[in-house]
Amino acid sequence: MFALLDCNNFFVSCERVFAPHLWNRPVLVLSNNDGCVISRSKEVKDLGIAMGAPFFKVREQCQKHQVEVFSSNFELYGDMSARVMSIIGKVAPDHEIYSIDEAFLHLATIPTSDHETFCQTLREQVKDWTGIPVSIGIAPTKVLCKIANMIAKKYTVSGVFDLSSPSLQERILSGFPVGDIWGIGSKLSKKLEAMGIYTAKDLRDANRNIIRSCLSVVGLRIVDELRGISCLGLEEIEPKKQIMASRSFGKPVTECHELEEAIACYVTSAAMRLRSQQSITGAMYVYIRTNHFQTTDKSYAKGVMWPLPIATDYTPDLISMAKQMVRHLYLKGYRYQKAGVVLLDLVDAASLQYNLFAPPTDSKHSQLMPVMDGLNRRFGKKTIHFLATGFKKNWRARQDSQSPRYTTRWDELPSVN
DNA sequence: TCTGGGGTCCTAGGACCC
DNA sequence: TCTGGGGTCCTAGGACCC
Repeated sequence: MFALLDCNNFFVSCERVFAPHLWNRPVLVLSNNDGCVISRSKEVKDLGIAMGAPFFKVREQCQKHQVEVFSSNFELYGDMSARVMSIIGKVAPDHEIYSIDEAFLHLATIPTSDHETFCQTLREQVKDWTGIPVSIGIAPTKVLCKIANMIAKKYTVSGVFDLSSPSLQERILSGFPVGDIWGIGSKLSKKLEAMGIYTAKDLRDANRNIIRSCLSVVGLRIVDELRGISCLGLEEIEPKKQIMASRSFGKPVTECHELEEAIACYVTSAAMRLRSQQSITGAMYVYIRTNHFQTTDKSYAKGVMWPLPIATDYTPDLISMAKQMVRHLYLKGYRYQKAGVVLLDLVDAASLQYNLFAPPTDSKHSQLMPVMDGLNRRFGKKTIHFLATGFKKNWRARQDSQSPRYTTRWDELPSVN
Protein backbone atom coordinates (compact mmCIF):
# COMPACT_ATOMS: atom_id res chain seq x y z
CA MET A 1 0.00 0.00 0.00
CA PHE A 2 1.21 3.49 -0.88
CA ALA A 3 0.46 6.96 0.41
CA LEU A 4 1.02 10.19 -1.47
CA LEU A 5 1.62 13.35 0.52
CA ASP A 6 1.15 16.54 -1.47
CA CYS A 7 1.51 20.07 -0.10
CA ASN A 8 -1.54 22.24 -0.67
CA ASN A 9 -0.81 25.02 -3.18
CA PHE A 10 2.75 24.78 -1.99
CA PHE A 11 4.38 28.06 -3.07
CA VAL A 12 1.43 30.09 -1.81
CA SER A 13 1.55 28.18 1.48
CA CYS A 14 5.27 28.95 1.85
CA GLU A 15 4.53 32.67 1.50
CA ARG A 16 1.70 32.42 4.02
CA VAL A 17 3.82 30.74 6.68
CA PHE A 18 5.84 33.93 7.13
CA ALA A 19 3.03 36.38 6.43
CA PRO A 20 0.07 35.07 8.41
CA HIS A 21 -2.22 37.89 7.28
CA LEU A 22 -2.29 36.11 3.90
CA TRP A 23 -4.32 33.16 5.20
CA ASN A 24 -7.86 33.45 3.83
CA ARG A 25 -6.76 36.07 1.35
CA PRO A 26 -6.34 35.49 -2.40
CA VAL A 27 -2.63 34.86 -3.07
CA LEU A 28 -0.72 33.83 -6.19
CA VAL A 29 2.89 33.17 -7.11
CA LEU A 30 4.39 33.97 -10.52
CA SER A 31 6.99 32.13 -12.57
CA ASN A 32 10.40 33.57 -13.34
CA ASN A 33 10.37 36.95 -15.03
CA ASP A 34 6.90 37.41 -13.46
CA GLY A 35 5.51 35.68 -16.54
CA CYS A 36 2.87 33.11 -15.62
CA VAL A 37 0.74 32.12 -12.66
CA ILE A 38 2.26 28.96 -11.14
CA SER A 39 0.65 28.67 -7.71
CA ARG A 40 -2.80 29.80 -6.62
CA SER A 41 -4.61 29.87 -3.31
CA LYS A 42 -8.15 28.49 -3.22
CA GLU A 43 -9.51 32.06 -3.31
CA VAL A 44 -7.62 32.70 -6.55
CA LYS A 45 -8.82 29.43 -8.09
CA ASP A 46 -12.38 30.47 -7.21
CA LEU A 47 -11.86 33.70 -9.17
CA GLY A 48 -11.34 31.53 -12.24
CA ILE A 49 -7.68 32.45 -12.74
CA ALA A 50 -6.11 29.50 -14.56
CA MET A 51 -2.90 27.67 -13.76
CA GLY A 52 -0.22 28.88 -16.17
CA ALA A 53 -2.14 32.02 -17.17
CA PRO A 54 0.13 34.79 -18.48
CA PHE A 55 0.11 37.40 -15.74
CA PHE A 56 -0.41 40.39 -17.99
CA LYS A 57 -3.72 38.89 -19.04
CA VAL A 58 -5.06 38.59 -15.50
CA ARG A 59 -3.38 41.60 -13.90
CA GLU A 60 -6.49 43.77 -13.98
CA GLN A 61 -8.61 41.05 -12.47
CA CYS A 62 -6.04 40.65 -9.70
CA GLN A 63 -6.05 44.35 -8.93
CA LYS A 64 -9.82 44.39 -8.83
CA HIS A 65 -9.97 41.55 -6.30
CA GLN A 66 -6.91 42.72 -4.35
CA VAL A 67 -4.99 39.53 -4.98
CA GLU A 68 -1.60 39.38 -3.24
CA VAL A 69 0.96 38.71 -5.98
CA PHE A 70 4.45 37.29 -5.40
CA SER A 71 7.42 36.74 -7.68
CA SER A 72 8.80 33.25 -7.26
CA ASN A 73 11.24 32.70 -4.41
CA PHE A 74 12.72 29.27 -5.06
CA GLU A 75 15.36 29.59 -2.38
CA LEU A 76 12.56 29.78 0.18
CA TYR A 77 10.43 27.03 -1.42
CA GLY A 78 13.40 24.68 -1.75
CA ASP A 79 14.28 25.10 1.90
CA MET A 80 10.67 24.64 3.07
CA SER A 81 10.45 21.53 0.90
CA ALA A 82 13.56 20.09 2.54
CA ARG A 83 11.95 20.62 5.95
CA VAL A 84 8.75 18.83 4.96
CA MET A 85 10.72 15.96 3.41
CA SER A 86 12.89 15.53 6.48
CA ILE A 87 9.79 14.99 8.62
CA ILE A 88 8.58 12.36 6.17
CA GLY A 89 12.01 10.75 6.28
CA LYS A 90 11.78 10.38 10.05
CA VAL A 91 8.40 8.61 10.16
CA ALA A 92 8.57 6.76 6.82
CA PRO A 93 12.12 5.82 5.86
CA ASP A 94 10.76 4.01 2.81
CA HIS A 95 9.72 6.95 0.65
CA GLU A 96 10.36 8.67 -2.66
CA ILE A 97 10.61 12.44 -3.06
CA TYR A 98 8.68 12.84 -6.28
CA SER A 99 8.74 16.61 -6.69
CA ILE A 100 9.34 19.77 -4.70
CA ASP A 101 6.00 19.33 -2.94
CA GLU A 102 5.15 15.62 -3.16
CA ALA A 103 6.39 12.34 -1.74
CA PHE A 104 5.23 8.75 -2.04
CA LEU A 105 5.42 6.59 1.08
CA HIS A 106 5.39 2.82 1.49
CA LEU A 107 2.91 1.78 4.17
CA ALA A 108 3.98 -1.88 4.15
CA THR A 109 5.17 -1.90 7.74
CA ILE A 110 2.05 -0.25 9.14
CA PRO A 111 -1.04 -2.37 9.92
CA THR A 112 -3.86 -1.70 7.47
CA SER A 113 -6.22 -0.61 10.22
CA ASP A 114 -3.74 2.12 11.25
CA HIS A 115 -3.13 3.65 7.81
CA GLU A 116 -5.52 6.56 8.22
CA THR A 117 -4.42 7.40 11.75
CA PHE A 118 -0.79 7.25 10.71
CA CYS A 119 -1.41 9.68 7.84
CA GLN A 120 -3.49 11.98 10.06
CA THR A 121 -0.65 12.17 12.55
CA LEU A 122 1.90 12.83 9.83
CA ARG A 123 -0.25 15.55 8.37
CA GLU A 124 -0.60 17.29 11.72
CA GLN A 125 3.09 16.99 12.40
CA VAL A 126 4.03 18.61 9.08
CA LYS A 127 1.56 21.41 9.75
CA ASP A 128 2.82 21.95 13.32
CA TRP A 129 6.50 21.84 12.49
CA THR A 130 6.59 23.72 9.18
CA GLY A 131 3.27 25.52 8.88
CA ILE A 132 2.56 23.85 5.53
CA PRO A 133 -0.87 22.21 5.07
CA VAL A 134 -0.77 18.90 3.20
CA SER A 135 -3.18 16.29 1.84
CA ILE A 136 -2.58 12.55 1.80
CA GLY A 137 -4.09 9.85 -0.41
CA ILE A 138 -3.84 6.13 0.37
CA ALA A 139 -4.20 3.36 -2.27
CA PRO A 140 -2.65 0.10 -3.52
CA THR A 141 -0.90 1.72 -6.53
CA LYS A 142 0.73 5.04 -7.30
CA VAL A 143 -1.80 6.01 -9.97
CA LEU A 144 -4.70 5.30 -7.58
CA CYS A 145 -2.81 7.22 -4.89
CA LYS A 146 -2.75 10.30 -7.09
CA ILE A 147 -6.50 10.04 -7.47
CA ALA A 148 -6.98 9.48 -3.73
CA ASN A 149 -4.87 12.55 -3.07
CA MET A 150 -6.96 14.75 -5.37
CA ILE A 151 -10.10 13.54 -3.62
CA ALA A 152 -8.51 14.23 -0.22
CA LYS A 153 -7.66 17.75 -1.30
CA LYS A 154 -10.98 18.60 -2.90
CA TYR A 155 -13.62 16.83 -0.87
CA THR A 156 -12.41 16.02 2.63
CA VAL A 157 -12.10 18.10 5.77
CA SER A 158 -9.57 15.71 7.30
CA GLY A 159 -7.17 16.02 4.34
CA VAL A 160 -6.69 12.23 4.23
CA PHE A 161 -8.50 9.84 1.89
CA ASP A 162 -8.16 6.06 1.77
CA LEU A 163 -9.01 4.55 -1.63
CA SER A 164 -8.01 0.98 -0.84
CA SER A 165 -11.50 -0.53 -0.81
CA PRO A 166 -12.58 -1.94 -4.20
CA SER A 167 -16.17 -0.77 -3.82
CA LEU A 168 -14.97 2.77 -3.14
CA GLN A 169 -12.66 2.59 -6.17
CA GLU A 170 -15.65 1.57 -8.29
CA ARG A 171 -17.59 4.64 -7.19
CA ILE A 172 -14.74 7.17 -7.32
CA LEU A 173 -13.29 6.04 -10.66
CA SER A 174 -16.67 6.24 -12.38
CA GLY A 175 -16.86 9.95 -11.58
CA PHE A 176 -13.19 10.76 -12.23
CA PRO A 177 -12.39 12.41 -15.61
CA VAL A 178 -9.89 10.43 -17.68
CA GLY A 179 -7.84 13.57 -18.37
CA ASP A 180 -7.16 14.07 -14.65
CA ILE A 181 -5.37 10.73 -14.34
CA TRP A 182 -1.62 10.92 -13.68
CA GLY A 183 0.08 10.26 -17.04
CA ILE A 184 -2.89 11.20 -19.23
CA GLY A 185 -2.26 14.65 -20.64
CA SER A 186 -4.30 16.78 -23.00
CA LYS A 187 -3.36 14.89 -26.17
CA LEU A 188 -4.08 11.43 -24.82
CA SER A 189 -7.30 12.46 -23.12
CA LYS A 190 -8.64 13.78 -26.44
CA LYS A 191 -7.65 10.52 -28.08
CA LEU A 192 -9.35 8.48 -25.38
CA GLU A 193 -12.50 10.56 -25.43
CA ALA A 194 -12.73 9.97 -29.18
CA MET A 195 -12.70 6.26 -28.35
CA GLY A 196 -15.58 6.68 -25.91
CA ILE A 197 -13.41 6.56 -22.81
CA TYR A 198 -14.35 9.41 -20.53
CA THR A 199 -13.72 8.28 -16.96
CA ALA A 200 -11.03 6.48 -15.03
CA LYS A 201 -13.41 3.53 -14.75
CA ASP A 202 -13.84 3.44 -18.56
CA LEU A 203 -10.06 3.32 -18.95
CA ARG A 204 -9.61 0.71 -16.24
CA ASP A 205 -12.14 -1.58 -17.96
CA ALA A 206 -10.90 -0.93 -21.51
CA ASN A 207 -9.47 -3.66 -23.75
CA ARG A 208 -5.76 -4.03 -23.06
CA ASN A 209 -4.87 -4.76 -26.70
CA ILE A 210 -6.57 -1.62 -27.93
CA ILE A 211 -4.87 0.48 -25.25
CA ARG A 212 -1.52 -1.13 -26.09
CA SER A 213 -1.83 -0.16 -29.72
CA CYS A 214 -3.03 3.39 -29.13
CA LEU A 215 -1.17 4.39 -25.97
CA SER A 216 1.79 2.00 -26.01
CA VAL A 217 3.13 0.35 -22.88
CA VAL A 218 2.78 3.61 -21.00
CA GLY A 219 -0.99 3.46 -21.34
CA LEU A 220 -1.05 -0.19 -20.45
CA ARG A 221 0.77 0.51 -17.24
CA ILE A 222 -1.82 3.09 -16.27
CA VAL A 223 -4.64 0.61 -16.97
CA ASP A 224 -3.02 -2.01 -14.74
CA GLU A 225 -2.34 0.52 -12.00
CA LEU A 226 -6.02 1.53 -12.11
CA ARG A 227 -6.91 -2.15 -11.72
CA GLY A 228 -4.88 -2.24 -8.54
CA ILE A 229 -1.92 -4.08 -10.06
CA SER A 230 1.15 -2.16 -8.92
CA CYS A 231 3.56 -1.54 -11.82
CA LEU A 232 5.34 1.52 -10.45
CA GLY A 233 7.46 1.15 -7.35
CA LEU A 234 9.28 3.72 -5.28
CA GLU A 235 12.25 5.09 -7.18
CA GLU A 236 15.74 5.88 -5.99
CA ILE A 237 17.21 9.30 -6.63
CA GLU A 238 19.36 8.87 -9.73
CA PRO A 239 21.87 11.41 -11.01
CA LYS A 240 20.41 13.64 -13.73
CA LYS A 241 20.99 12.61 -17.32
CA GLN A 242 20.99 16.19 -18.51
CA ILE A 243 21.18 19.53 -16.73
CA MET A 244 19.76 22.68 -18.20
CA ALA A 245 19.75 26.34 -17.30
CA SER A 246 17.79 28.93 -19.21
CA ARG A 247 16.01 32.20 -18.56
CA SER A 248 13.90 34.70 -20.37
CA PHE A 249 15.35 38.19 -20.33
CA GLY A 250 13.78 41.07 -18.47
CA LYS A 251 13.84 43.08 -21.70
CA PRO A 252 14.89 42.27 -25.28
CA VAL A 253 18.64 41.83 -25.78
CA THR A 254 20.28 42.91 -29.03
CA GLU A 255 24.04 42.81 -28.33
CA CYS A 256 26.18 39.71 -28.60
CA HIS A 257 28.25 40.49 -25.51
CA GLU A 258 25.10 40.57 -23.39
CA LEU A 259 24.06 37.16 -24.68
CA GLU A 260 27.54 35.89 -23.85
CA GLU A 261 27.24 37.21 -20.29
CA ALA A 262 23.86 35.60 -19.82
CA ILE A 263 25.06 32.27 -21.18
CA ALA A 264 28.13 32.43 -18.93
CA CYS A 265 25.76 32.81 -15.96
CA TYR A 266 23.65 29.85 -17.02
CA VAL A 267 26.75 27.71 -17.59
CA THR A 268 27.96 28.62 -14.11
CA SER A 269 24.72 27.49 -12.52
CA ALA A 270 24.44 24.30 -14.58
CA ALA A 271 28.09 23.38 -13.90
CA MET A 272 27.61 23.82 -10.16
CA ARG A 273 24.71 21.39 -10.25
CA LEU A 274 26.80 19.08 -12.41
CA ARG A 275 29.56 18.97 -9.79
CA SER A 276 27.14 18.53 -6.92
CA GLN A 277 26.06 15.21 -8.41
CA GLN A 278 29.68 14.23 -9.17
CA SER A 279 29.19 14.17 -12.93
CA ILE A 280 31.14 15.52 -15.86
CA THR A 281 29.64 16.59 -19.16
CA GLY A 282 30.65 15.37 -22.60
CA ALA A 283 28.67 17.80 -24.73
CA MET A 284 26.94 21.14 -24.52
CA TYR A 285 23.89 22.54 -26.27
CA VAL A 286 23.40 26.31 -26.46
CA TYR A 287 20.42 28.12 -27.94
CA ILE A 288 19.19 31.67 -28.34
CA ARG A 289 15.81 32.84 -29.52
CA THR A 290 13.60 35.85 -30.07
CA ASN A 291 10.13 36.16 -28.58
CA HIS A 292 7.96 33.69 -30.46
CA PHE A 293 4.76 35.34 -29.26
CA GLN A 294 5.79 38.65 -30.79
CA THR A 295 4.62 38.49 -34.39
CA THR A 296 5.62 42.02 -35.36
CA ASP A 297 9.35 41.41 -34.79
CA LYS A 298 11.61 39.30 -37.00
CA SER A 299 11.90 35.90 -35.42
CA TYR A 300 14.98 33.71 -35.04
CA ALA A 301 15.66 30.62 -32.97
CA LYS A 302 18.68 28.43 -33.24
CA GLY A 303 20.79 26.11 -31.16
CA VAL A 304 23.95 24.08 -31.59
CA MET A 305 25.37 21.04 -29.88
CA TRP A 306 29.13 20.79 -29.55
CA PRO A 307 31.05 17.91 -28.02
CA LEU A 308 33.85 18.61 -25.55
CA PRO A 309 37.31 17.21 -26.33
CA ILE A 310 37.37 15.71 -22.83
CA ALA A 311 34.37 15.42 -20.54
CA THR A 312 34.69 18.04 -17.81
CA ASP A 313 33.07 19.90 -14.92
CA TYR A 314 35.48 22.84 -15.10
CA THR A 315 33.46 26.04 -15.41
CA PRO A 316 36.06 28.23 -17.21
CA ASP A 317 36.40 25.72 -20.04
CA LEU A 318 32.64 25.40 -20.32
CA ILE A 319 32.20 29.19 -20.33
CA SER A 320 34.74 29.75 -23.07
CA MET A 321 33.18 27.12 -25.29
CA ALA A 322 29.68 28.42 -24.61
CA LYS A 323 30.75 31.95 -25.57
CA GLN A 324 32.13 30.66 -28.87
CA MET A 325 28.86 28.89 -29.46
CA VAL A 326 26.90 32.10 -28.84
CA ARG A 327 29.10 34.00 -31.31
CA HIS A 328 28.48 31.21 -33.79
CA LEU A 329 24.70 31.53 -33.38
CA TYR A 330 24.39 35.30 -33.05
CA LEU A 331 22.90 37.34 -35.87
CA LYS A 332 22.78 41.11 -35.67
CA GLY A 333 19.45 42.88 -35.91
CA TYR A 334 17.27 40.61 -33.78
CA ARG A 335 15.67 41.23 -30.41
CA TYR A 336 16.55 38.19 -28.32
CA GLN A 337 14.23 37.15 -25.53
CA LYS A 338 15.67 33.95 -24.18
CA ALA A 339 18.83 31.87 -24.11
CA GLY A 340 19.74 28.59 -22.53
CA VAL A 341 22.34 25.92 -22.10
CA VAL A 342 22.00 22.15 -21.66
CA LEU A 343 24.78 19.88 -20.43
CA LEU A 344 24.47 16.48 -22.12
CA ASP A 345 26.18 13.12 -22.15
CA LEU A 346 26.74 13.23 -18.43
CA VAL A 347 28.91 10.54 -16.90
CA ASP A 348 30.23 9.78 -13.45
CA ALA A 349 33.26 12.00 -12.74
CA ALA A 350 35.17 8.96 -11.51
CA SER A 351 34.96 7.30 -14.92
CA LEU A 352 36.63 10.12 -16.86
CA GLN A 353 37.98 8.99 -20.22
CA TYR A 354 41.10 10.91 -21.24
CA ASN A 355 41.77 12.02 -24.79
CA LEU A 356 45.10 11.12 -26.31
CA PHE A 357 45.10 14.20 -28.52
CA ALA A 358 43.89 16.83 -26.08
CA PRO A 359 46.24 18.72 -23.74
CA PRO A 360 46.33 17.31 -20.19
CA THR A 361 44.31 19.21 -17.59
CA ASP A 362 46.11 21.35 -15.05
CA SER A 363 45.94 19.82 -11.59
CA LYS A 364 45.17 23.26 -10.13
CA HIS A 365 41.89 23.13 -12.03
CA SER A 366 40.58 20.27 -9.99
CA GLN A 367 41.16 22.24 -6.79
CA LEU A 368 39.63 25.52 -7.93
CA MET A 369 36.05 24.39 -8.43
CA PRO A 370 35.53 22.79 -4.98
CA VAL A 371 36.89 25.96 -3.37
CA MET A 372 34.53 28.21 -5.35
CA ASP A 373 31.56 25.96 -4.70
CA GLY A 374 32.40 25.83 -1.01
CA LEU A 375 32.55 29.63 -0.70
CA ASN A 376 29.34 30.12 -2.64
CA ARG A 377 27.52 27.49 -0.64
CA ARG A 378 28.66 28.90 2.67
CA PHE A 379 28.37 32.64 2.05
CA GLY A 380 25.62 32.68 -0.55
CA LYS A 381 25.47 32.34 -4.34
CA LYS A 382 27.60 34.83 -6.30
CA THR A 383 29.97 35.41 -3.37
CA ILE A 384 32.70 34.68 -5.88
CA HIS A 385 32.09 34.52 -9.61
CA PHE A 386 33.68 34.73 -13.03
CA LEU A 387 34.08 38.09 -14.73
CA ALA A 388 32.48 36.63 -17.86
CA THR A 389 29.11 36.59 -16.09
CA GLY A 390 29.11 40.39 -16.11
CA PHE A 391 28.31 43.14 -13.61
CA LYS A 392 25.40 45.21 -14.81
CA LYS A 393 23.29 42.39 -16.16
CA ASN A 394 20.72 44.61 -17.82
CA TRP A 395 19.16 41.48 -19.27
CA ARG A 396 18.25 40.04 -15.90
CA ALA A 397 14.70 38.75 -15.43
CA ARG A 398 12.08 40.84 -13.72
CA GLN A 399 11.17 39.93 -10.14
CA ASP A 400 9.24 42.87 -8.88
CA SER A 401 7.58 41.40 -5.82
CA GLN A 402 9.77 38.78 -4.22
CA SER A 403 9.37 38.01 -0.54
CA PRO A 404 12.44 37.75 1.73
CA ARG A 405 14.36 34.47 1.81
CA TYR A 406 13.28 34.08 5.44
CA THR A 407 14.96 30.77 6.19
CA THR A 408 18.25 30.91 4.30
CA ARG A 409 19.64 34.47 4.70
CA TRP A 410 20.66 36.03 7.98
CA ASP A 411 19.75 39.50 6.78
CA GLU A 412 16.28 38.40 5.65
CA LEU A 413 15.13 36.62 8.79
CA PRO A 414 11.50 37.31 9.69
CA SER A 415 11.01 39.69 12.59
CA VAL A 416 8.25 39.32 15.15
CA ASN A 417 6.80 42.22 17.11
C1' DT B 1 5.31 46.16 -22.32
C1' DC B 2 4.13 41.60 -20.69
C1' DT B 3 3.62 34.51 -22.26
C1' DG B 4 8.55 29.88 -16.88
C1' DG B 5 12.01 26.40 -16.08
C1' DG B 6 13.61 21.77 -15.64
C1' DG B 7 13.14 17.28 -16.39
C1' DT B 8 11.80 12.00 -18.00
C1' DC B 9 10.37 8.13 -20.97
C1' DC B 10 8.89 5.86 -25.33
C1' DT B 11 8.70 5.00 -30.33
C1' DA B 12 9.81 5.00 -35.12
C1' DG B 13 13.06 5.05 -38.46
C1' DG B 14 17.63 5.19 -40.31
C1' DA B 15 22.26 3.49 -40.40
C1' DC B 16 25.01 -0.02 -39.57
C1' DC B 17 26.83 -4.92 -38.34
C1' DC B 18 27.51 -10.11 -39.51
C1' DT C 1 12.90 -14.40 -62.28
C1' DC C 2 14.62 -14.51 -57.84
C1' DT C 3 17.42 -10.32 -53.21
C1' DG C 4 17.55 -13.29 -45.64
C1' DG C 5 17.44 -13.05 -40.95
C1' DG C 6 18.70 -11.23 -36.77
C1' DG C 7 20.47 -7.79 -34.43
C1' DT C 8 22.36 -2.95 -32.15
C1' DC C 9 22.82 1.95 -31.67
C1' DC C 10 21.50 6.60 -32.32
C1' DT C 11 18.41 10.53 -33.02
C1' DA C 12 14.31 13.27 -33.51
C1' DG C 13 10.00 13.98 -32.11
C1' DG C 14 6.12 13.42 -29.21
C1' DA C 15 4.07 12.84 -24.93
C1' DC C 16 4.04 13.49 -20.11
C1' DC C 17 5.21 15.45 -15.22
C1' DC C 18 5.66 19.35 -11.51
